[in-house]
Amino acid sequence: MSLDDRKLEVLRAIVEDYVETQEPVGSKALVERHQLGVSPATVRNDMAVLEEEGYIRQPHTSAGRVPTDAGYRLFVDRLTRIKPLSPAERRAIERFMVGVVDLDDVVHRTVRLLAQLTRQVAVVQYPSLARSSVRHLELVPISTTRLMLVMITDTGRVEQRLVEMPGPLPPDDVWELRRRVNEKLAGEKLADTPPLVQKLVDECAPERRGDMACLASVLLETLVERSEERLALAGTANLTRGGVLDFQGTLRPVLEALEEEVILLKLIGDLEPSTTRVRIGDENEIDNLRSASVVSSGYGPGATIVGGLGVLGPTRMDYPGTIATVRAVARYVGDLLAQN
Amino acid sequence: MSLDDRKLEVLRAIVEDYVETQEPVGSKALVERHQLGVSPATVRNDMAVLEEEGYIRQPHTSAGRVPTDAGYRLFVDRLTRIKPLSPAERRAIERFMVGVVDLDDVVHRTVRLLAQLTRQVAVVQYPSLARSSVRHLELVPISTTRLMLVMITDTGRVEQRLVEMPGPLPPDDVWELRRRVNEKLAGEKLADTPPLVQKLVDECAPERRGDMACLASVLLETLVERSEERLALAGTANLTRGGVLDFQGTLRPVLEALEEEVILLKLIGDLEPSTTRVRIGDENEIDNLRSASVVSSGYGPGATIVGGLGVLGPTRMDYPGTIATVRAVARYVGDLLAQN
DNA sequence: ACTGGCACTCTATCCGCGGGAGTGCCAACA
DNA sequence: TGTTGGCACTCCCGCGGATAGAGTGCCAGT
Repeated sequence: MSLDDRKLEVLRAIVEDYVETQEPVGSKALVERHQLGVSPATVRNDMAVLEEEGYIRQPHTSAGRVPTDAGYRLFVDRLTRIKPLSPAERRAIERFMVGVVDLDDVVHRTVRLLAQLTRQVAVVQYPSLARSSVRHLELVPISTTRLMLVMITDTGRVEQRLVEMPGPLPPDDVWELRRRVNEKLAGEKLADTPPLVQKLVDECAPERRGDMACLASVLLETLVERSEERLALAGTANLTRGGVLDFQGTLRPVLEALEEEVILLKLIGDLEPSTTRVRIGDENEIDNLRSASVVSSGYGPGATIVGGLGVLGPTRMDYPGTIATVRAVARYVGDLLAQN
Repeated sequence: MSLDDRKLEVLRAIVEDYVETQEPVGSKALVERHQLGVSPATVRNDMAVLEEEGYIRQPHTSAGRVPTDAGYRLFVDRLTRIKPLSPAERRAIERFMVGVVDLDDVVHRTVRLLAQLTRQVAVVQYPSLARSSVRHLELVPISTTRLMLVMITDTGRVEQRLVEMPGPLPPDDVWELRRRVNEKLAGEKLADTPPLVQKLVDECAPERRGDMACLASVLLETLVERSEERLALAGTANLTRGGVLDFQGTLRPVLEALEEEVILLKLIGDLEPSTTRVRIGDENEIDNLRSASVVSSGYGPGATIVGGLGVLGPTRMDYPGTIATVRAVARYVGDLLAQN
C-alpha cells in the first residue's frame, strides 16, 4: 500500500515537530500546530499506517509518535525542499573567510564555520593527496647525510619527510637530484607517480643509483603509502546540546568514533557523487554511530572533487537546514580553492 | 592548629578511597580498608578537624566525606610519593614510539600514548616556534608573482606561507633572495629574528627593495605574529568514564574549553619550571575547568624546554599515577628530540 | 587521648495512587 | 469509502509517605 499525500504530510509534521520539541508528538497537538484540515481521529488512522510501514513508532503504548530512521530517510528523500540560506548565513560565510592566508587557514576556518552554522560537530578533510598533483619537490640538506624532502601540491598542501642518505652528499649532487626529481614528477597526479619514480631510479647513473633509490623509497612513502589524509574537527561541544537525550544515554561511543581518523574519513570521504549525502542512524556502518546522522559533501575547485566535508549530529536534526548549509559551505570552499 | 600525622593519614585514605570508588567515604569504611589502628570514632574526630580546616566536606549532613580542592592540593604536595612506572608502562612507551618518522608522528603518537596510559584527555604542544631556531628557509616559485615560503626549524617543524610579490620575479632573483635570507637568518633563534629581518630590507639594493620588503612582511608574520603554537589532542572519550558524575553534570564546558587552542596552551604552556605542575579545580583560571585538574610538564632535548604536554581529567583523579606518567612521557619525548 | 554506645539526620528507594496524554476501536455520517 | 466524534483503555509521570541504611555528633567511660 502506498502512502497518499496526506499521510506524507503527517509524517513531515511529525518530523518537524519532533525535531523542534524533542518530545513524542501526538495526534491532537499535530492538528493544532499544522493546518492539516482533518480531525485528530483521521490523523490517528494515518499514524497507524505510518507505524505499520515502519516510518514512525511509539516509545511506549499511549505515548506520541517518534520518527524512525526510515521515517527520517523518507522525509529527507521526498519531503525536503532545500531551503535557501538566509542572508545572515551567507554573510556569515563571507565574513568568516575574508583574509585567508593558506590551506591550513582555509580548513580550520571552514570547520569552525560549519560547526557554528549547523551547531553540530563538523569535519573537514584536507584536499586528498591522491587527487592532487605535484607542484614542486624541494630537497633541503639538514646535515651531510640527511635531507628534508618537501612536497608542495597544486591544492596547497605541503608535506615533508626526512630522508636518511646512505652516505654524505655534496651540495651539487643534492642540486642534481632535485632537478631530476622535479623534471620527472612536477605536474603529475600523485596517483600516477609510482611508475615514474621507478623510472627515475632506472634511468639514474650507476654511481648515483644508491642515493636515488634511497630518495625514491621515501618519495613513494610520501606520495602513496603515507598519503594518510588529514582532517580537522570542531564543535564537539555541540554534542551536548539537548542533554544526553540524543545518543541514547552516553556520548562515549560517539566521542570514540570521532577520535578515529579512519572512521571520520569513511564518513565524509565518499567522493563519487557531487551531491550532498545524508546517512541516517543505522545507515552508518559504524556501530558507534548508530544514533547519529552524517551530512557530507565533496568539495573542490570547479566540478572536480578533492576532498570531503560534513557534519555529524543526532538523528533528530534539522535536515533541510543542515543540508543547505553543508552544500553552501562546500561550494564556497571549492570556489576559494579555484582562485589559487 | 596543625594537623598531626594521623590526620594526614586519614586525609590520604579519604582521597585514595574516594578516587577509587567515587563515593563519599565514611569513618567505618575507612578503618576497615586501611590499617589505621584506631577506631571509627577517633577517625570521626579527625575528620571533623579536617573538615573545619577545609580539606574535606560532606555533600550533605550525614553522608561520607569528600576531598575539597584544598584537600587534593595537600595530598599532592605532602602525601604523594611518586610511584615509579610499572615495567608494563615502560614497555608501552617504548613500543609506542618505535619507528617514528617525523615530528608530526612524534606528537601524534605521544598524545595518544598519554591518553591511553592515563585514561584521560591528553594535550601535546608542538615544539614552540619561539624557542626554536631557523634551520633553513626555502623559496619555491608557484607562479611568476607568487612564492611559497617554507621554513624548517631545528626542532623539525615545517611552516609554510604564500607570498604575493608586487611584480613578476625571474628565477635568478628568487635565488638571490633565498641566498640572502638564509645567510642572515639560518641558525638564529626565531625570537631574535625581527631586527635581522629589518636589516635585511635596509641592506637590500634599492631595485630589490620592493620584493624584499614584501617577503620580509610575510617572514615576520610567519616568524612571530603567526607563530601560533600548534597542538594535538586525544582521549576526549575518556571524559565520559565515571558517567557524567565528574564535571558536575555536563561535559559541555569542558568540551568547549578543549576546543579553544588558546586555553589549552595556557594550561600546558607554563614552561618556566622544569618540574611537573598540577592545577586542581579552582586553581584553573578558566571558569569552564573549575571541576577539572590538569597535570602538565615541559619537555625538550636535554634540560631545555621547547614545548609542553599534559593531561586533563576530573579533580577526582589518580594524581600519583598521572604525575608519574606525564613526567615519564615528557622525559621520553625530550630524549627522542635530542636524537635529532 | 582514645573508644564504644546511642540518638539523630539525611538520603535513596520503594510503593501506591491519581492525573493526564494519547491511543485504538467503533459506530455514525457524508 | 473516507472521515469524524466518542469512549474506554493503557501507560508514563509525578507526588507523598514510609522505610532502611549509612553516617554523623556527642557523651560518658577507660
